[in-house]
Amino acid sequence: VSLRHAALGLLAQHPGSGYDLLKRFQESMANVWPATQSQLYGELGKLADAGLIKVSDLGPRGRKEYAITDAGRAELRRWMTSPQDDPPFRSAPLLRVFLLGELSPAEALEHLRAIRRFSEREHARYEQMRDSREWSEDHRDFFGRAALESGLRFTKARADWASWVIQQLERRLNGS
Amino acid sequence: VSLRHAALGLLAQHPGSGYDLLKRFQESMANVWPATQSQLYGELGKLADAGLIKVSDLGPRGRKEYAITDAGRAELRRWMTSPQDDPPFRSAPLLRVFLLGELSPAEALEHLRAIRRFSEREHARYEQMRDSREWSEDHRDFFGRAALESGLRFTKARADWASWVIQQLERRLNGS
DNA sequence: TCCATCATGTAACCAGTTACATGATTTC
DNA sequence: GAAATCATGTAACTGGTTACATGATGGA
Repeated sequence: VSLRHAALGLLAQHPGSGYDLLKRFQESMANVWPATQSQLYGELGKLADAGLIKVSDLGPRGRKEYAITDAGRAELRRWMTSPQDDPPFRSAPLLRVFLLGELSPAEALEHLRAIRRFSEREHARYEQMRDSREWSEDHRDFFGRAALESGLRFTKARADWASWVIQQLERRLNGS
Repeated sequence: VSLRHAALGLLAQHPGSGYDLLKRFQESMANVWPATQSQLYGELGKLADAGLIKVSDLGPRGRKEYAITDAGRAELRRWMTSPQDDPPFRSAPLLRVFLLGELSPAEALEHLRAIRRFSEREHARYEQMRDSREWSEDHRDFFGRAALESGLRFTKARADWASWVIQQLERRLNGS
């Protein structure tokens, strides 16, 4: 259960329609929790049924604006303070590294170089996100910035890691 | 589709029964791709139906040993070289950080300290894994070691990141 | 003979993806 | 009047989780 909490979190920040939330997912949240349109509408229905959010306004084209309820805030707090029941960590890219021995050394090397290139590009993308806007003293902004910092540091760490593996592998191939 | 490839990868390294694979998942692979018993048996059935693996031996208690087929190796290679269709990155812990503004500053701070403690423990766990066995010159071992290195570096990066956020947050709270 | 371990499977459920489907309003 | 955008929903399918269910074999 977790798109649930992403949606609840956005509505806690401020009310909006499914359509609004979808945009907010695509902008700020895409890097930590991407969501598709159909899933979001479905979840909003369930959240409303459960009384965690309610329709706070109606607009043209059947627009329904939702707002979080007290029960919703309580549920959000509960989730925020229960990291122990997050889903287990899974990483297809790491799984691939684990099995890289099934490819030829040349292919493995090329794969690792691709990881390095990709990580460097991602790192640059985060740098641009950081530099292309002002970061206010606002509380919300602060944690958005903190999440971004995590992106910066992880992409950097991954690029460095790839360099390390490449170097080790090259040493092995050219005989000690 | 990805437990599929984890299982295929293990069988590429060498044949085994569902029960064997389950143990190998729990040992070496748990950190990159955990799997449950029921899912694994189901997947082995599907892989066999698809002709990617085949029963290579029968033992007591209905034991079925599976081995990878040529078609299976081909599929594994295809997946190994197609990182572009990996599932999108999702992280509940990062989502939580993103929404940390919904908690009080004191609670947020405590949460970040918990992340730091946890990351340090995980880092120590990986160090122990590294030091508690010999790493041979073997090709397979090499990539297992590379995946472990990634665990070491990421847990370190996360602990450092948490320290950074904590420091920033403390500065904000004590007035500039 | 009892216990641990070996060994396999099924069913109900939840989360997420892709594709399909429809229509109203605003802007040029 | 046409096109972009606003706006919501459904259906079929895949992957993963928890819980249930059963039984054979080997060693003390």
